Amino acid sequence: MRVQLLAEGPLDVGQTLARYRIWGEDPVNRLGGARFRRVVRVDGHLHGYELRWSGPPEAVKLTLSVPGSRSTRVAEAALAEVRRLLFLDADLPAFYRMAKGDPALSGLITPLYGLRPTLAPSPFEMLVGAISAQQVNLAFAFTTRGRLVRRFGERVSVSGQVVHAFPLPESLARARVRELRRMQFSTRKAEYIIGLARLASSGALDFDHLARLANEEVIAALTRVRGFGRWTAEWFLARALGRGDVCPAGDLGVRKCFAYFYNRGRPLSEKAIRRRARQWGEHQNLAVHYLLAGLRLAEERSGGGT
DNA sequence: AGCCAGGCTCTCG
DNA sequence: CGAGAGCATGGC
Repeated sequence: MRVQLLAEGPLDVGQTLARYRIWGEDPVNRLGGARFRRVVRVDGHLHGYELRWSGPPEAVKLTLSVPGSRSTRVAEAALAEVRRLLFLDADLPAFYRMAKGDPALSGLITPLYGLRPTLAPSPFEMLVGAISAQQVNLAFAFTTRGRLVRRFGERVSVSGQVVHAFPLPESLARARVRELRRMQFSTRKAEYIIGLARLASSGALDFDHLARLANEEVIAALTRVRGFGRWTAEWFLARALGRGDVCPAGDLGVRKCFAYFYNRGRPLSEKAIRRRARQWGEHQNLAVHYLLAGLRLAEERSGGGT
């Protein structure tokens, strides 16, 4: 099965998906050679799919293929996942109109033109990734998460390459703390992950319900769960629910961005960050991602950075 | 050796 | 409540 699709508004697929290789190799999101491979689950069956793209950001042509499947439902599921991964619903033109009036964002429109924040395919996947990234550098977070999905995620061959499906909550719910410890998760993170998996598989944590709540209610609900603080909850809003009016102001990377772009390198308080971000209204999520990517560009240019 | 890395929990005032 | 200490884990 093969489907073509067009993006509404500019889209730079390479920059958007770069996230999956900046900090290491991702066994779940395979990026390389101008193609992207992943696995989608439909009625309990796994299907590998492959995405290719061509053309300039204003007129990208996307080609999605699901080798070995003739099912329309499978194609639609893969399509829906790709729409999320590339955040095709984001309103970039509106964001750029706002960004033009901002001293830092205005300079990032051209170099990052078409960049979109990737949305997580599932809330569970996003939260496991977030736990991995709590308080450790992102390269290390990527490594531990990679070990986890290699061990617990099913393997699928997609046009000759092995791709892992992200593990189901039911699978991680049966994991042992000891085993996760051997993957270099801290004891606490191992407990958080297994605890989350149990809540998700039992239905005690209802993601469909969460998705209908207001931002502050989502934060309140998530931070009641052991292992989830405000940082995790705000990134959840941004990267799992795709909420526009969110700024994870406590995030170390975000704080570095605001210091660099708005305060000559000197730290800004979380409160000051939120005050500034609030003026961006529905565009905060996009703005934050542009600042993060913009800072990486600046670090690359100055020769440092990881 | 000691600080850093895209936090969280728990305790106290 | 809000600040602060304590806590894990590995990389450099």
